[in-house]
Amino acid sequence: MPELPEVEAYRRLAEQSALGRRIAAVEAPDPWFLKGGVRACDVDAALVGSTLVAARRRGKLLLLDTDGGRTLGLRFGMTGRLAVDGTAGVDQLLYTSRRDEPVWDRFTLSFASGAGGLALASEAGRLGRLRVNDPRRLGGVVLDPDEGSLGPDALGVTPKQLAAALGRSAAPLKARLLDQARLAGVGNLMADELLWRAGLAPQRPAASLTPAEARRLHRQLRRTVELLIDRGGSHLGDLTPSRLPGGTCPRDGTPLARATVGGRTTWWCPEHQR
DNA sequence: ATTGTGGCCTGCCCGC
DNA sequence: TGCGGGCAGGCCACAA
Repeated sequence: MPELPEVEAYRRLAEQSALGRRIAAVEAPDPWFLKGGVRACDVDAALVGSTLVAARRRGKLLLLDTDGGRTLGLRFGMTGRLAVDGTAGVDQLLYTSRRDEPVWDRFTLSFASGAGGLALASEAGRLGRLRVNDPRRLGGVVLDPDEGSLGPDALGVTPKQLAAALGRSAAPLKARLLDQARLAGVGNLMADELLWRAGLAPQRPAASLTPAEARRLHRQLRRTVELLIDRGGSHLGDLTPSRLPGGTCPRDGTPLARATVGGRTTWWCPEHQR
């Protein structure tokens, strides 16, 4: 599902193929998908006529800046995909359909130029557009999102920032890693992969890590994020294929344990994750 | 403030 | 073959 690695792929796609293009029209057929009390006409007024000038990301939030000063924030939930013209941001997502149904296009920007131009857009299908296709409608669109409500991005987080994110909390380590206000970008699959690599049990109190364990966690966080960006998906870790009934630890063969931690289904190795 | 829970969304898959 | 129930998790509202 879209965690940091997928959204980074979306960001790169937008940066590569949507920057410099002028927004000619906005289609927002689903009011539910517009967050913060924003209406379709508000999005129209904010974006139409302006040009995309930057594609940024903070955690799982994609930020598209315009030369009009407004910023479009895109969230992808668990099943949201980004496509520009005919190109999808990622090959596939776990837990969602592989189909790309037009009715699942919850938000679309039509560009004035490029990829055939607006006049050809209807004939050329999806050219000249940036689309959010989301079967389950768990994503959403925000205007000028409050970036300060998110913690530091998990890609490039410093040991000090990670320590601050964990704080002196007695909450489970995994719950703290998933808390986007403290550390932005880690989702359920990446959290399990990361803790498996770091050899830390997900239900450990966040503040109980020794200095050596904290260093291990930081190193594995950086490595895991970079690895999954390279592989192109949060589900492409080494643990993921074993996260199912009967699954065993790829490292030592121990049957994996399963429980709900931090409100999410959690798989871990009871042997080497302590 | 901190932490946990439940609900929302809906496609898909399993078992009958 | 159709159908019902359970499942997936990001996010938010809400409660203790």
